Amino acid sequence: MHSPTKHIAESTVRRLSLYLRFLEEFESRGQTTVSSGELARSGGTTSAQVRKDLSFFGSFGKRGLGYGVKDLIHSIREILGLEQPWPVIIIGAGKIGAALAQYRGFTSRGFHVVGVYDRDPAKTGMNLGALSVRSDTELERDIALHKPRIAVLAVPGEAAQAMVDRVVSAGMHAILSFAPAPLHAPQGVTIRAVNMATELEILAYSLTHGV
Amino acid sequence: MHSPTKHIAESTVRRLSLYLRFLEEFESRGQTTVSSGELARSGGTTSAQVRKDLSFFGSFGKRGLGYGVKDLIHSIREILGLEQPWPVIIIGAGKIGAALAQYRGFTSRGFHVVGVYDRDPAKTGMNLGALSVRSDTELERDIALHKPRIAVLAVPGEAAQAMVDRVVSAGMHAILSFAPAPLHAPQGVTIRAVNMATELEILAYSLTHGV
DNA sequence: ATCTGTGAACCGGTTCACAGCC
DNA sequence: GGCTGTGAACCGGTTCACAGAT
Repeated sequence: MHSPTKHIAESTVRRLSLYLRFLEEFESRGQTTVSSGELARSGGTTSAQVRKDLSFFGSFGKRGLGYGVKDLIHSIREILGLEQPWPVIIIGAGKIGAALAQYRGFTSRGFHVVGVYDRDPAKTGMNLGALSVRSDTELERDIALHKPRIAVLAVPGEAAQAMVDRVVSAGMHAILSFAPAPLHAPQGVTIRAVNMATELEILAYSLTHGV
Repeated sequence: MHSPTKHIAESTVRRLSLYLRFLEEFESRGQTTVSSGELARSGGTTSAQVRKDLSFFGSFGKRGLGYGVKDLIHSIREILGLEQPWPVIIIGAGKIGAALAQYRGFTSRGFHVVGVYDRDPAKTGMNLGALSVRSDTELERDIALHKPRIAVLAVPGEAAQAMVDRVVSAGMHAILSFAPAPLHAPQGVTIRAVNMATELEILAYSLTHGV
């Protein structure tokens, strides 16, 4: 089954997400069965890694045969929690926030943007696809009302920690931040931060030091 | 000095980038000296980790005193390769590409966007800040001419691998991809991929499995 | 006394290798 | 024969603990 007793490494979860993509590709090509080796080759890992990753959550394959593509897709979606929809709010309607609000990759996996907020009155009312930007003063009320599960932060670095505190005390437990600032949240709240400057700096390092 | 003999873990480089941010903050507050403990507290690590990270590249501190803020900033910038400017091109002028092209966080650290490209003729000529979108047919010529060092990919998943191949054979060695597709490149080329769907899926997992 | 620099111990994620099933 | 599932070995990043410098 898919309730691991042990703690699961983030890298494992990340790979599951990757496997899922390949499985969907295999499915769209009509392939009904895959081996751990095939999945490994697509994803740039090893077959043992694939088997180990899956074995944390149960036995999904058949020895001598491999994994059923359809079944494994379903199992991984269940493990990741993707069999249910995830309402998402975006906070900050600047360039990045506006782009994210209209990003199709979100919706395709069950993530629905249900609200976009900004503190700048000049931006509220602005249309982004089907949504219009709301004032950040509505945030607490809307969170209580619509119970979004994930907040995406696209606010300036200086405003980020204060906004984390706000959405956390409004009851949210998962935050994806694009703000260029390190953030802290209480136990029980998961924050993931994507820092584009850091990504570029890692590239600069690799260029500077030869590969 | 700052030419490590051993291989350096990516996590180390990522932390150096983080330390740099804090050091700049300390500097702007007029602080002249920091201990590994102070840096650790800001960055959510341990003092031993900070010292170990720095020691890969040399001895920058004074026993009993700590590190000189200014000196350490300089040293880390040198280690990361940030003492020189890094010309960057952005490929794909959709929502994400356009947002990135105007993202201020890039320029502040020596990364200069010198070109934005799209294959859609409707987009070429469009103004993004100081730049206007160019046709992707100019790509090879421009790369040969201006020698950008980093390519940021903001193209659809299906187009991503082909574009990687193009910029690699045009001579580029570092790519930051926002395309939702796993990419492969030959030895000697560094690719970093930011996949927003995966980030959300990791959050969905953590919400599903309780922290 | 304080804080750095670093070998040694530790820990956890990855890889190996093989038993078990088709 | 082919491929999964998994304990054991391995490896590398983190933490510990202490010697050395101020």
